[in-house]
Amino acid sequence: MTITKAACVGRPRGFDIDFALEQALHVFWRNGYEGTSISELTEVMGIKKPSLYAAFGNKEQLFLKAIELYENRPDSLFNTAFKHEHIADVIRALLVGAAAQFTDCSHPQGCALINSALSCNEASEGIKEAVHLLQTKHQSELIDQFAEAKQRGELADDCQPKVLATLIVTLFKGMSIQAADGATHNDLRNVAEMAVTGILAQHVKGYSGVK
Amino acid sequence: MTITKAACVGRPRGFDIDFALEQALHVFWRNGYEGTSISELTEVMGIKKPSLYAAFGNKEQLFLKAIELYENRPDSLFNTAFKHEHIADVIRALLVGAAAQFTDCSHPQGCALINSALSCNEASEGIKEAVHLLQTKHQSELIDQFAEAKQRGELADDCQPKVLATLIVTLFKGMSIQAADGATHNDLRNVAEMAVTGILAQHVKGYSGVK
DNA sequence: TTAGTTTTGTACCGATAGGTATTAAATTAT
DNA sequence: ATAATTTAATACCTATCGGTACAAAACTAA
Repeated sequence: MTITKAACVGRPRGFDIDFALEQALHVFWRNGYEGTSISELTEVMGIKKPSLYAAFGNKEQLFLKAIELYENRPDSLFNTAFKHEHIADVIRALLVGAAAQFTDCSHPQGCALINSALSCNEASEGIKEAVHLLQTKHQSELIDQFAEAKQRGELADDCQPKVLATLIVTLFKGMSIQAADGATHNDLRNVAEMAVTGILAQHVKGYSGVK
Repeated sequence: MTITKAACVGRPRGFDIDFALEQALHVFWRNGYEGTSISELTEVMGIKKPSLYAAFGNKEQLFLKAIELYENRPDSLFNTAFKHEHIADVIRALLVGAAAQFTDCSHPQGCALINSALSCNEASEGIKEAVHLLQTKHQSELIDQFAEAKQRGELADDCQPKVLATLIVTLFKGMSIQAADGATHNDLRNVAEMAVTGILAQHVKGYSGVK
């Protein structure tokens, strides 16, 4: 019957651990893993260093928990885009959605998963690997989507799902950097629309003659 | 008549300053500006710290000189690609050339200008601005190329040079990250070819019916 | 009230960051 | 030879990095 929080004995924690984790995510999102110091984390989380280490372990574990929080957002780009039936709508939702989400000013610019792992020297190899694993998982999901669409007859016969997925990922990474670098929603949406038009015309059956 | 090196009085420098600068460029290229420490620089340059500071000023000035060296390479992507007459060949040379150059194993992977500025917190804002200035210059060169091609009648009437240039830059940045992240030449070439095909079909007159 | 447990804040740890003071060594000019 | 000048190497500077020891404080269980 102890489904909710245990931990009743001892001094109660003086801060909201979920809120603190979200604040930490925002810092990593903005400055990257290496670019974020424990001091900046404690400052924005509103706690002192020993509290941070007691609650989250160390910097690496805190980062992984923050990224886990990011990945499990309900409005995740992949989750929403994959709800469309036709692959053309999926592709459009992915790229146009990325343009919108990467420049949403209610949080740092760009994709947290992409941007936070950019500044990782060999000292934090574990972080790099963990992020790379998640990115590979996402790329696999894209490949699966395109392979299934091809079987459904929605994609051209000469379309290579893996290459198309890599192209999308490449655009994601480029757009994420551009966003972090100050690009506006307009900038990225124009790029996304242009890319979508080209991809659909080239690979999606029934779109090549639209123009 | 002293066109060549002055500096004859005093103890002669014990290392090749051009070679040392090239070594420094490679470290920044691989690890980024913030990810590179003076210790790593002196080690790979084969000199001690005071020699580095005497010859190059400080870390920031050393970085700027290294980037200047990178920008002035004779085999620069832009310089070679812009030699083509038709815009279709320029676009193909840019993207396919980037795929090749970003994965050339005779130097660190990716684009030095893009990758080295990824890890720049607010402490090194000057570096970020300097790199951003160079990137803006390159983007302007792209826009000019496309605008001229449009005037020559090589591009579709509804093609927006600025958006197309931003799309190319977005692909560059994405490919640069992918390369630094371990993508192979094959991976990036496939992506580049697919992007080129889509762009040419969409914007270059005389290509839309090829497929 | 007391014992046990957990969190809190201060103060500290060794390592490394970028950068420099200082002196010895190597050269040219006189 | 000697003075002037420049580079070289050692050793050091302050600041910050990630991380922790320790004791006071705040709670529950007995």
